[in-house]
Amino acid sequence: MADKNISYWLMKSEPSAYGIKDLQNEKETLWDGIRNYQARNFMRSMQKGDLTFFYHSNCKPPGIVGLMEVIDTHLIDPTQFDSNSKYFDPKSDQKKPRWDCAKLKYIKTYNKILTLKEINEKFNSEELILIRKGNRLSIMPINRLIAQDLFKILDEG
DNA sequence: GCCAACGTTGGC
DNA sequence: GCCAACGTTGGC
Repeated sequence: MADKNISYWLMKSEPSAYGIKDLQNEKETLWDGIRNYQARNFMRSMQKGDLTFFYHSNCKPPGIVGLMEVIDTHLIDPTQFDSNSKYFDPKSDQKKPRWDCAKLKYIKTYNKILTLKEINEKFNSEELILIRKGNRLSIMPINRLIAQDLFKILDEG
């Protein structure tokens, strides 16, 4: 599989807001609108070349649908200064922006969704319990071994 | 700095 | 629509 030095992530998005098809059409996107400090900090620690699973949340069925690559990091999130945006943050200072984000590139859509149900059946690990009811973390790290297991399942589907 | 009230996420 | 989980806010 890929380079040994890269990290793996999972990013959630509601397909009604922004789904894998939107990314496929746009080819790449700024992952803006993140307003949770822990998620932001994970995004800050991303590096170019990292691989990210695209997870569809709040839909039927929820699950991993595709793969992305991190192509840029530490970009200012423009929505924080846009008073028309739902992500507008009046407390953010132009000189010291509170929110930043990464840029992601579309790699692929998997033939089959790896549903949350299947994930929960196949993994007992603490890692993927992070995908659960009430969890507000929309960006999370995935450890290398679990990532490899996920690739194995996803690529043969 | 504590903690109760409140808001959001997201599976079911 | 319900509600568990949990982050955020604000009074003190």
